[in-house]
Amino acid sequence: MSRLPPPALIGALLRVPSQAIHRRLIAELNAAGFRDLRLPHIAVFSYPSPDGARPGDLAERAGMSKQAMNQLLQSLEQLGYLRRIADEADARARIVRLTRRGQAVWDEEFRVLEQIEQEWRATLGEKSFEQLKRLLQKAWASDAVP
Amino acid sequence: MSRLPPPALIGALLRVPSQAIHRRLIAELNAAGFRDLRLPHIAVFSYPSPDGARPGDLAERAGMSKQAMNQLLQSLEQLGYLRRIADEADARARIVRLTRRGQAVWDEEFRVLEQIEQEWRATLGEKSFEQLKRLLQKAWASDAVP
DNA sequence: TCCTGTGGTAAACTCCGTTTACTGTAGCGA
DNA sequence: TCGCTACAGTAAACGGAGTTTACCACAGGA
Repeated sequence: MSRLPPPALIGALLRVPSQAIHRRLIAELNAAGFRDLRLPHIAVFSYPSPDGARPGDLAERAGMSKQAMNQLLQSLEQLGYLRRIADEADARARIVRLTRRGQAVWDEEFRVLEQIEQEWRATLGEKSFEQLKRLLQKAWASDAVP
Repeated sequence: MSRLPPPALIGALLRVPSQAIHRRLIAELNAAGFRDLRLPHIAVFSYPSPDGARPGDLAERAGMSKQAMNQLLQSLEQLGYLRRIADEADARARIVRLTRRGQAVWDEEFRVLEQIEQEWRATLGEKSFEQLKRLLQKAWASDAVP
C-alpha cells in the first residue's frame, strides 16, 4: 500500500494503528497454531480474561448483542477453546470457563501484545511510550470515551 | 455500560476510543440529516477527500477489495452523495465526484471530528494533546504500523 | 401465587466483504 | 501493426457476522 502522509485528526491517528494491531494479533494467533480462530473471536479473548465471566457481561464489554456474543461462544465451544457451565448460584446464568487450549490462546495473545508494546517502546523511547499510555488512559477515564 | 479499569496494554488503549469515535461520527452524521448513511460508508468519506479519486485507490486506502469499495460507491451514488464520471485521460478509469450533498457530508464530518478534538483538548490540555498526536504520528511513520 | 425483570437461547433476516469470473482499455514489444 | 500482458472496473455467487424478533426458564418481590 502506498503510504499516505499522516493525517492531523485524532480519529485516524487512533484507528489506523488499532486496526493494524488487530490484524497482526489474529495473524500471529493463527501462525501459533490456532488456525481456526477468526477475527471476531478476539472480541471474546479480550481484556480482562473471559474465564469466569457470564455471556451477557462479555457481550456488554464487547459492545455487541447477547445473541451475537452467544454465537461466538458457541463456535469457540465447538472448537474446544471454552465451555459454558452452569452457575450454581443462579440457575438462569452460565459461566464461561476456558479450556487448557483456551488458556493457551490467552497466554499467546498476551505474549504478542507485549511484543507489540516492545516495538512501540523501541520506536518512541521508554519515557514517551509511557506518557502515550498515560494520556490515553486519562482520555479513557474522562467522558471523551463514552 | 459498567466502566472497567483502564487496561495496561496499548492495543485496547487505542481500540476503545477509536471505536467510540467511529460510532459517534456515524451517529452525528445521521442526526445531522444524513439518515441513509451507514457505518461502512465512512470508509469512503475518509481522509483525504474522495473527490477526484479513483475507485481502486479508495479501495486501497480503505484496505478493502475493489469490489467491496465499488458496492459502497454504487450505494452512495444511488443515495445522491457522489457520481462516478469517466476519466478522459484513461478510458478504463473512473473518477469519483462528490455532489453538493456529498460535500456537505464531508464538511459535517470534519466539523464533528474537530469537535471531538476540542473535547480531547479540554480533557488533556493543549500541550498534552499535541504531544499525544505527535507520538501517534511518529508511531505511524515507523514500521510499528505496517 | 402471580408477575415482572433478568439471563440465555434460537431462528430468520440483513448487511457487507471476499472470491471468482468477466469486459474493455492501455501500453509495450516483436 | 499485431498481439500479449497488465490494469481498471464490474457483476454475481457465496459466506460470515451481527441484529431483530421471539421465546423459555428462573429469580425475586408484591
